[in-house]
Amino acid sequence: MASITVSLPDGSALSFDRGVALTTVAAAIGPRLAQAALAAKVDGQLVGLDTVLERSAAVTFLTWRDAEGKLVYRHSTAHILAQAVQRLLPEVKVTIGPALEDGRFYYDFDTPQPFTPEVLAQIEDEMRRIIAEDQPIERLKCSRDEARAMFTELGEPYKIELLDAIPEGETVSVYLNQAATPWRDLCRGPHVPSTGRIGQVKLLTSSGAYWRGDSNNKMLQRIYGISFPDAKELNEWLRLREEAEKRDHRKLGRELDLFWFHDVAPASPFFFPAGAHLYTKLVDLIRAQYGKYGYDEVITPQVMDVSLWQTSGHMDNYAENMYFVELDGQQYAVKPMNCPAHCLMYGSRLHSYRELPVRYADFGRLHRYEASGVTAGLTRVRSFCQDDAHIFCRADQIEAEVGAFIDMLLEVYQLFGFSDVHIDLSTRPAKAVGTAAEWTEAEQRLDQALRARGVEFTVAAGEGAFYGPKIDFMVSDALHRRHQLGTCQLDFQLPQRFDLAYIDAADQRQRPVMVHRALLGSLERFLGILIEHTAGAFPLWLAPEQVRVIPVGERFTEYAQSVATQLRAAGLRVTVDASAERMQAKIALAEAKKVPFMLVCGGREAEAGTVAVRARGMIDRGVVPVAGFLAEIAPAAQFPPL
RNA sequence: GCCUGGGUGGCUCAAUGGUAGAGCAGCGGAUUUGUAAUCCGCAGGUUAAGGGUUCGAGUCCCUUCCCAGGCUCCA
Repeated sequence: MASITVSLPDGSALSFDRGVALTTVAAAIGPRLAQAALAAKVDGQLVGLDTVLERSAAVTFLTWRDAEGKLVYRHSTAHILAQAVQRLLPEVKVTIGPALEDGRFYYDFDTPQPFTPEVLAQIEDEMRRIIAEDQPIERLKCSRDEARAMFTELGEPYKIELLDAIPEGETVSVYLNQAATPWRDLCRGPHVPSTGRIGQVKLLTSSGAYWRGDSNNKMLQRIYGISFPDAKELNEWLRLREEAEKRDHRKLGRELDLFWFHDVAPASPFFFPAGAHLYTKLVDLIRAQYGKYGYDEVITPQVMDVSLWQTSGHMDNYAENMYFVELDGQQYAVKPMNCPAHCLMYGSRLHSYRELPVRYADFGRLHRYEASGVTAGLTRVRSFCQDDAHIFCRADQIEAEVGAFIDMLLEVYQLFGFSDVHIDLSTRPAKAVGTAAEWTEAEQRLDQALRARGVEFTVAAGEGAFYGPKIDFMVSDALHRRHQLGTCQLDFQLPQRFDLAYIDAADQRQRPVMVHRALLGSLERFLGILIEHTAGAFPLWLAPEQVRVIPVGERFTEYAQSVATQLRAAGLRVTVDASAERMQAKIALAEAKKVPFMLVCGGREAEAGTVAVRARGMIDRGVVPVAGFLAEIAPAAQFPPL
């Protein structure tokens, strides 16, 4: 028999007979690998371990340590879920069930009865049984039509629909879980070699989900789950989830008296003083950056005639998200965006090429009617404010403008401890306005701006808006969840619609390019993310209450007040807890409210003119003179912090 | 918008179809305390809203509102 060479990631190579199975290769490398391997990559292609090698190839075995290994593992768990459901409820139809990037997996079922928590528990038990049976998972290759016949017999209409989308004559794969009553599923795979490879499973939630995500289609029932090789990892995952629940900004918003919701204005927050403080501080922070980066703030009307929105195109494309009012027989719209007003202002007079770029910043409140089912806390609201600005510039200024924006943005992100910034450059989609030459030039300039900053980014081909290419900025929070914050979008369309112009050096009328950009995005949403990122323990410069002075008894309130007066004179936000509570209770309360510093004052301090400093989180900073405390915290309290 | 599950004092939760309750927060009084919660008392409700069934509804039925988790990271 002819031999083939298998080259491994470490550079070594092994020789085998042609037709060797990957399981044999793994075993030859080592028994531990054979046990840990879940799937493999052969010349870069993801395959199952039952694959046989017909020629020399580069092979990488995937284990639980590999991201792709985890995906295969979870995908196989999803199959076990479907098998369990059909064992218990044979009338239920299967559809699809992938593994998710966030670690979970799901499977969508067509069932007349939704899954209750009790049924979920039964399904979970059944899954454990299937795992205990350690059923071999086999891959069967067959023609599309053979598969079609098989799933017609099994009575699985969704699988048939999927098969019908596959070109005739193609080979498809069916996975077979070998048991007393075998179970099959149409699937691209790959899968782990047997059900026994799965360790711990936990079903999380069930909910409705449309077939193919389209609300015109039938509503299916989705079950979400998670799986891990061992209980320790599962518990750690569940613990992180609990931690996320504790940090939920809606919960902390209540506990810290930041904001509130009322039925009179669904999905529209009311900010209490502490929350309003955070909000205005964010605005002031961005304003300070605008001062450094040459932006000019403008103020525009809240309600404008629909003719404006006809010009901008919003009436055609965005009307279902807008609020309207009719007065004196005239229709007006509440602004959902600032850009049309800025275009109007730019167009109010002729501009010379010398005065570009024009940078209009606007903290106006925006109103968008979001569908009732998609609103959530501060993260998706109907009334909000963006750190929005529009830059009108010449094409040759794009690179410098975008570059400066990236600098400004990264400074702000770093300030909040968002160091892991993921950047996407989205390019021309199929449907687009503007010429190919304009697009190519704009994309190159965005690319250049990013490269000049030395930041890493990925290109999302074809993901740009129809009116121009864009750069999106994502950050990871303290719980490793990714959020999109900033955006920088070029727009070829609005300048055209508003017939904007500037006069170039040759006295010719030219069309400016417009850039929409925001660092934090919606202030409401950013605040929600920041609350969860910090667990409500805001940095000193931002905290609504920076210092709480705690007299140990009534006799010392006067001294406590004098300390507070000194600190306030230095610009700090200070309160005195003069209540009749015991000092321990005052400490507990201040901790619960996440006040950065507690200054305990008793007889010893009053006599020496000192304070006993306790930092948030049970950190004893010792006894210092008031002036010493002020000097110590001054850098962290400084505003603006950049 | 659609699916599922919810909605009981400010908050967290009790209450077989049979008198709406507790803890915390609030207010009043006592206590004046040395680093995570002192004691006593008081007040607080048209059980989201409206309708229906019933001798009787927080509880069962209908409608509306609001909230939560979801709604193609593809066989």
